[in-house]
Amino acid sequence: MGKIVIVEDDIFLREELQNIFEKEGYTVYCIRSFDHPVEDIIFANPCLILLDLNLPNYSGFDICRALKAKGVGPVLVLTSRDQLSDELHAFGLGADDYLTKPCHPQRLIARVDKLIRLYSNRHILLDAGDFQIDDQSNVLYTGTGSITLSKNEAVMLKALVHASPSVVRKEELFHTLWGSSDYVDENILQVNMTRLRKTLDGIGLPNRIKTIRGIGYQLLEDDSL
Amino acid sequence: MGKIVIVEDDIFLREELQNIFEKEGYTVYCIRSFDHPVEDIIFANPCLILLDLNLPNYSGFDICRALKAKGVGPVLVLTSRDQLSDELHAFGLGADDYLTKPCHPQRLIARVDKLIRLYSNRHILLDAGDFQIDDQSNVLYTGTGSITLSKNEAVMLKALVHASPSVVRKEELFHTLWGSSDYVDENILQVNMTRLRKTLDGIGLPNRIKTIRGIGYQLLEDDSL
DNA sequence: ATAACACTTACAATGATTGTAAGGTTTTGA
DNA sequence: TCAAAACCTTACAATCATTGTAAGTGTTAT
Repeated sequence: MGKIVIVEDDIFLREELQNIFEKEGYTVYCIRSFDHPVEDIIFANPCLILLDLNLPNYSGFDICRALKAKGVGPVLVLTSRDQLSDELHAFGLGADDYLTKPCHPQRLIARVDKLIRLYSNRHILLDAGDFQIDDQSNVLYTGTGSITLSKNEAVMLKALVHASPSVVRKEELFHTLWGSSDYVDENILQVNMTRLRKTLDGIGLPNRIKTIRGIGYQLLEDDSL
Repeated sequence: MGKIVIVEDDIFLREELQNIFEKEGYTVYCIRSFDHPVEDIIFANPCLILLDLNLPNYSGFDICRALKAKGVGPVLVLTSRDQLSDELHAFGLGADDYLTKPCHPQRLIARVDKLIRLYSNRHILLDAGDFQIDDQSNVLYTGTGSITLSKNEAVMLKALVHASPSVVRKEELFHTLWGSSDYVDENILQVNMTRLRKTLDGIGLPNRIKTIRGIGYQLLEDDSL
């Protein structure tokens, strides 16, 4: 399941929160605001950060701002400060929810679940400028529409987008598709490349894959500009 | 900028809310809970719905569920009910935030802005509270993971979520799957329903489709609460 | 011109999805 | 309580999209 980081100095509350979320099935990391709280949190790569504002060494606001600037998220602020100004400040820094202590566990869980779901459903889109690929569902989006790529098509196109504007070598492609990198069956790569090119053609993306003779393939930018 | 729909029967509060959000630059539509609140909201296609729970003709909970099932969102519930059970129920139906009246305008604005930002740039997700379906890619998301549904599974589940909490009649389902509504092959519906139930089981969503004998099927809420 | 490299096409194999058929289980009402 | 109706489940067959194979055609560099 998910990993939650709790930033809280009060030891009793920390234990309590840890218990609550471990019972829910989350993995819980507790961080006290010592040397490098932000770096530690980023390293833990959690699916949610539960952040107290009243910390001894650091300002919770600063941590919140730093986390959001790094694109880590979501951040739920749980604090005893019930001033509206604090709440607005936190939201202004990018906090995603703000709850005041004492807070009923079920309310906390409901909001944590909601936030995690909201964030996790944001798909990772590989962006190639005039088209995007959803990394999970292999749906290809253009300005005018979308189609679902087959597995092989998706693997190849994602490799090309990923390497762009560099060239993807034939051995690499063969390896990511069929495992063994030592032996390369030229033909099956070519067949699958033809198929990918044909589907790209079909949705208004013609001539986007260039053959680098003897080496591999390369994704080209839209040449209509 | 964005368009906000306010569902609120108290005329004074409605005017006040409208003023607040128009000053913020939003276009505001006010809807009173008359004949077809859900249809009216969908037609308006807003970037956020501000929903009161205490409405004369309709239950705010029902409207919330219907909106989330249609993929309209986000929904912020603003209500005078301060019971935790109400809040949890609202979250269970897919509400995205829950504020109790009286509420300071700035707090409201902060949370509305936050929700709109969270929701922008996302796919259309049909929200059933504890799971979501990406309408385009037929990927089903739960708190713990995601799977891609087959075409038939997706069509049926989307119809159920869409109609929730109403019953989907067998003829309707048959029609959306196989075209002709006059003739209904009971068996093939049942087989596909079994398969859908089995896949839902497999990802931790058991017993969510109820058979309404002689009529059709109905999506149930998570009964673990 | 020719040899290496790349492309295309038709066809076969595969695997996931869907449909069929038959028999089992549950519910309803006399 | 029993029988009929409604519903569920299972195994198997058909279908369809995807992928692999084989053979032949085109292109490029020297």
